[in-house]
Amino acid sequence: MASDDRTTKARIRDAAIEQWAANPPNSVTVRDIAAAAGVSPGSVIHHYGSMVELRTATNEYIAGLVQEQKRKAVQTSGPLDILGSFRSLTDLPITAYLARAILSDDPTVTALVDGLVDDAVGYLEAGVEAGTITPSDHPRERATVLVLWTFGGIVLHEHMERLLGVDLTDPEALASPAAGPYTRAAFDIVSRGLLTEDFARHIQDSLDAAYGAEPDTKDAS
Amino acid sequence: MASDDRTTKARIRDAAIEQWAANPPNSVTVRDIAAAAGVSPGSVIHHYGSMVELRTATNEYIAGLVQEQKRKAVQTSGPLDILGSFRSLTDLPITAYLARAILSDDPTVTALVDGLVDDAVGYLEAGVEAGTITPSDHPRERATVLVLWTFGGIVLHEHMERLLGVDLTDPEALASPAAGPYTRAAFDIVSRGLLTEDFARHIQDSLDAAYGAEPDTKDAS
DNA sequence: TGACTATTTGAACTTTTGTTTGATATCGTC
DNA sequence: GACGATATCAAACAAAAGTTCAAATAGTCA
Repeated sequence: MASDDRTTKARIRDAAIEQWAANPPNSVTVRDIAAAAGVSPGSVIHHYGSMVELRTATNEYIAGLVQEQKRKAVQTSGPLDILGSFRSLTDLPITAYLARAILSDDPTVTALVDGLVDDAVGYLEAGVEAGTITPSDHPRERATVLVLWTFGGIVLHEHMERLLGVDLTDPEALASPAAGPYTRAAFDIVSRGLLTEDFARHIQDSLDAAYGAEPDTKDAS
Repeated sequence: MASDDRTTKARIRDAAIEQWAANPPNSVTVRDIAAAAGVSPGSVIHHYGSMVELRTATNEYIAGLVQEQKRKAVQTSGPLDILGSFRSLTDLPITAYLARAILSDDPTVTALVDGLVDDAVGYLEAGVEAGTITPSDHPRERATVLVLWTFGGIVLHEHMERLLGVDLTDPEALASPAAGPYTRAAFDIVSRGLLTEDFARHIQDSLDAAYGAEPDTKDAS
């Protein structure tokens, strides 16, 4: 009964986001979205022109939400909480949507990923200055791998849930005790690392032998 | 001219693997596979019954290859080289195939992932005993996150390549100097970690406060 | 009120895709 | 050398999905 004050176009957009968040990309049809939004298939096309245009529209909308969240929550969270940018301004399943969208080559999406990496570089840099983060010879590369690993874990959230019982896609779950196994393990890796000092030195030597001792990392641009 | 001694059925299977490795899952059609194998669409169905049966056949075949590789290369590589199991027995694009297949919920695939996690648990355990790996209070959880992060990076290989210039899907590239940026960054994270000792202790306290101090990790099965 | 515009619908159209089918060729075996 | 089974193909079929379209409805403003 509570009237829905969203415009039809907005309702279609939200329904599309929910569908694409919950189902594999190519299994979602215009008819599905239309049904979820309570309109006819023709209406979807009328408002967005085509399926791919609807897709880019939702991508841009989500990217905008992430952007907005970033602005509002500057520095609320530490560098380990790279995914904090996705926390709900709305009750749209942003994380689940992105877990699938990140596999497309849509320029909006790649721009969003690039932005996350840039942010991570900044956060880590700030952490180094604050003495909370260890310095690195390859700060950007380290940030990149950190972001893509973390995001990769989200993309594989179904495996993560099967194996650890945590759905990284569900904001509620992440804030609950259920997230413990994941959070503790991630912290384990990211705090002290896995390797003993001796072994780390050994590997370091191997890497230097393989790739050259001290690659020039200053301003690689 | 060089005669192809593979049976037609095998040629179809290999062509299917190559197609599914190189293209998004639902964009690959029977006709594509048939063309790549040099046969008619009808022949594909004749040999495999249906598209989904062909899919499970290729999944099982790849899983078998990985299994075989695991047996042959026991302990050749350290725990950081979890993906070593994929190295070419054949010139089929195993890694690229898995990077897409891991997103399906095919039981063969989930079993393969579970196996990789089990292996990682074992490798890490062995490393701890050998003094190369630091012990953990949550060994299985740590191994799980490590495997899924690493694999996640492969799933996101296109982003990785755009940002670091390495195609984690290409065995040649991984063995070449081009892999340097990724390997060094991954080593960075996995060796000493990111956090300074003070900050790590601080976070540890937060985690204990949030999830309870020392969860019982002995035999959680 | 009355015209003009925008919205919405549901059916129809087109293309794509997996599968079926019947005919033809090929191969192994007696 | 003939026969049965298997392999292969090309064409045809049916279902699904994106899109078009003409008609009906609602809304707006002179």
